[in-house]
Amino acid sequence: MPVEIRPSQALKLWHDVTLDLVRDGESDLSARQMTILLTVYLEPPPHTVRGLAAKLGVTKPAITRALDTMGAMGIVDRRRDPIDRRNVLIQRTVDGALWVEKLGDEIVRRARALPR
Amino acid sequence: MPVEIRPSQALKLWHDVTLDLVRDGESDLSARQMTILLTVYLEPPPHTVRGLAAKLGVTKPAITRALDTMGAMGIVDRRRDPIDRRNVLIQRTVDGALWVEKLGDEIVRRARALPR
DNA sequence: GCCTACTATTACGCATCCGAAACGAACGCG
DNA sequence: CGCGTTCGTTTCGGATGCGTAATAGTAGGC
Repeated sequence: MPVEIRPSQALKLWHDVTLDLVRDGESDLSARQMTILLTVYLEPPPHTVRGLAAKLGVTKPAITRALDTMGAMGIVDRRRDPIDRRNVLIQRTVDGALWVEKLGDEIVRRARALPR
Repeated sequence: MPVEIRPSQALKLWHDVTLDLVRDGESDLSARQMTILLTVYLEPPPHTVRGLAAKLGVTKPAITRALDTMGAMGIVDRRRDPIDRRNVLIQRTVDGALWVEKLGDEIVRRARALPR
């Protein structure tokens, strides 16, 4: 059974979770970074710069910069593809997995607290 | 009855909707701007710069700048409080209401399409 | 009428991100 | 081998956002 939710509930959910992210302050991920992070952790590997750029509809340098930032945060890692050394494979990290898991729990918590 | 959703579904929902926002490109709202917009459209007025700054845990200039940007986009409006002219009341606009409504429908659509 | 308190905004210096273009490294086909 | 192609990164100039601090306008007690 799919998840049933009304528009007013959906908007409140979005508001509540986004507010949590803003107030925490530590995260400070842009929409692009958020999409990249969730793609890497939800979809099966391998993930490349080119593939992410095509999926998000942005330029490759934008992906490179996002990976720079998130790499410095320790939530993703990069590794050269040993088979085709032109490629860079984006890897998951323990800290990243924890961050994503926390986000998932937060959304669930906020969804449960929604008014009927 | 509250909205029941599992963490894996919640994360996929977040990924799908955020990806839509990134791909559309027009929106390009930061987390702060998103929170401000949803607050203005979901919670009862009046909304002031000071109130929003306190709620989000950021400085007042950050709110002013966000309102500048969103005002230029036509999704919020500002008006001096006629009673206490120090205050600025943030107002909703037709375009903003349409934008928020579209987001709500989009979340609902994506939630319905989630795997069980 | 002052003078303090309070509101929002602007000024400033700094950091970050953007897309386009140029670049270096690696592949692969002839 | 060469040489065109592909991939990711770097460079560039410009745009945008940040927090601190200073500023302009308003309210309200005294």
